[in-house]
Amino acid sequence: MNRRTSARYGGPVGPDRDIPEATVARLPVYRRCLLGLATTGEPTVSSARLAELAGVNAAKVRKDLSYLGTHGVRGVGYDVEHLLGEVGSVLGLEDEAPVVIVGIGNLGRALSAYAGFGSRGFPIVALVDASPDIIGTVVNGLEVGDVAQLSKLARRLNPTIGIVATPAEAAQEAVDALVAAGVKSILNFAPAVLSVPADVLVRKVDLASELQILGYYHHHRQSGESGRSA
Amino acid sequence: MNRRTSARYGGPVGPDRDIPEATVARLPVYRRCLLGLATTGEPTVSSARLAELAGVNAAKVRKDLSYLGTHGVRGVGYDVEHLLGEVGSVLGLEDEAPVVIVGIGNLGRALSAYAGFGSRGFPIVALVDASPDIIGTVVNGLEVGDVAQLSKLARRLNPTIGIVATPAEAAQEAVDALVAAGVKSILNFAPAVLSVPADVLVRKVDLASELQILGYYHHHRQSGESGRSA
DNA sequence: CCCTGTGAAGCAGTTCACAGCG
DNA sequence: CGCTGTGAACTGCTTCACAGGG
Repeated sequence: MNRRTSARYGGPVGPDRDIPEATVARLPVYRRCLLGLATTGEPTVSSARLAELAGVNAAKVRKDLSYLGTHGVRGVGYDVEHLLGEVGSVLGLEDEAPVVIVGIGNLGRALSAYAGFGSRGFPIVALVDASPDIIGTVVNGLEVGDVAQLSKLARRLNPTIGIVATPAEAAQEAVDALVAAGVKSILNFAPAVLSVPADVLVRKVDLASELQILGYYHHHRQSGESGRSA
Repeated sequence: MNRRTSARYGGPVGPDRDIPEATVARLPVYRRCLLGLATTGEPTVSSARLAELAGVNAAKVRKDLSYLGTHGVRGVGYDVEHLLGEVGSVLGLEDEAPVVIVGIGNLGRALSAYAGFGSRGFPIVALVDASPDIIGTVVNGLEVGDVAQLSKLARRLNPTIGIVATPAEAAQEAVDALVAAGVKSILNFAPAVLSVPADVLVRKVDLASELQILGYYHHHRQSGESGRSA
């Protein structure tokens, strides 16, 4: 319940208190569902309907939304537009978060063509690599920079998010360069455990692990999993 | 909810009982660390050392490994090679799990060049797409097939894992085709919630959500996160 | 003694169930 | 009277702390 419950923040009390990690992880999914509802012009949505769209259960939706301090209307549901605004604001989507990608191999290239699409607000402002063969080439309209110059680049472009798409061996160097450049939020695609200072947050996307986890459940197939998955 | 805790399986008692989901998700990470130790020739490893490499704490390592029925040696640690074997066997890595990728855009192409590399055991046996422009082209040595022919292809190649790398709009179709082809383990990269029968397991990798989650913690930076992350 | 294996305590997240409001 | 908001129960995971073996 407490994420450092002491919580001595003297600033003005924001619209939201402290939101459980599991809830934060679901907000982007709710947001996507709400965007769909907004385009089809639905004015309101019940927790049951949103739960169905998001692939979770209704109690969870209600509890999650209650952390936002949002108020649905009893007997009716939630106002789609208003809720979209709330969720976006809690996620900090009103200001853009520029992204720099380190490692312009196959994956880095694909990400540079891909990332930020479904969500917007995450413009890719720089691509860097360590290989002289790649530095200087143009990928998706951006010239690939030298990772050694990242701090300099960062002073100009102010990226807030770094994506590590290097091979495992280079991942720690990549993240060190990002940290040195002042990037405090990192998404790591390399199959490696990274060390960072306490004020830097790393999330990982680990393809090899995902395949092995699927392999485990395939191999041990004995009971059905959820009837609906995300 | 319970993963069938009753656990009355009359078959021969395997080397492993029922392993918590959270533990399963960490096994591939331990495995990777163990592979590193094996190549540097370390004969044994303590829970503390393995914990450090894997970015978790030692008690967790010991508890996780205890589910495998593995026995470390008190005062010494775990035998690296033996443990590697155990983990691999629990994950079902002794038999290969052929992979089919649906959706050969930027991401699908990158994955076809990338997947299975760090882990082996996951050969990519087929690429399929819905677009006539892409069907018939050769990508990474494989000719792209028609998703409409997936079931036929599957009879020949017997893929056990499907990767969905289509745009969101096409993802449900893609997964339906996979299910029709008998694929029961699916990794979804599309930003969409998928419906599948109860005996099919879907895991998702959601780039847009990951960026938004990072954005949340960036925006609400007030307390440090873990000093070491994975 | 060092390091494992594990009961027991503690904590986070989920689900239930229902009071209460529009 | 439908649907939200939420206390309370419950489940599963993590962490602690220590007994006990090599």
